[in-house]
Amino acid sequence: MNYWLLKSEPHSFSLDDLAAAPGQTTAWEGVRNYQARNFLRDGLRIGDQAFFYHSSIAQPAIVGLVEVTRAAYPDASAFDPGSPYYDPASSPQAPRWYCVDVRLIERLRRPITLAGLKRCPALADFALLRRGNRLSVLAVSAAQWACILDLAAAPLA
DNA sequence: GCCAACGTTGGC
DNA sequence: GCCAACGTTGGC
Repeated sequence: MNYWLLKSEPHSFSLDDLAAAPGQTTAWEGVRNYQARNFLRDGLRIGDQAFFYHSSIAQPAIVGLVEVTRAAYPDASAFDPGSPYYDPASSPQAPRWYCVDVRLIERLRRPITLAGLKRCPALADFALLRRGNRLSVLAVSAAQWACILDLAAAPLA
């Protein structure tokens, strides 16, 4: 099993939205970056787990855990002229963009803030913390995953 | 709102 | 294939 981190701006899709979705499951659609697309298409497999990360807010943070319940399939939002994710260069015959389905595993009792992640020396190499990082789907090593879960379980300092 | 970082586009 | 211009992301 592999581990990932999925970013979302809560203004457009939040953990609450996922919790309210049928089956607490959603298609992770709208990714329009090739590197992130490649992770979605080739990396994420059924059973993989991911952190759900809220970006572009006052306190960016990991807020939940999700599980991949369906591996890559064409992102239909790219075919919909009414969608903000519409891409006329993608077609059902030759899809350019892919999505996966994810299901909520659990909401963290206490979000792990970006500031908290930065305070952890073991996460110095974590891609999320790299300067200028903008990838919305990124890989998390098993060691990083465990370290972050420890942060989530640690008593308040 | 600002700005650094990065990806994409398009002229040449 | 280079590279400047532009758009987007995302923390602050």
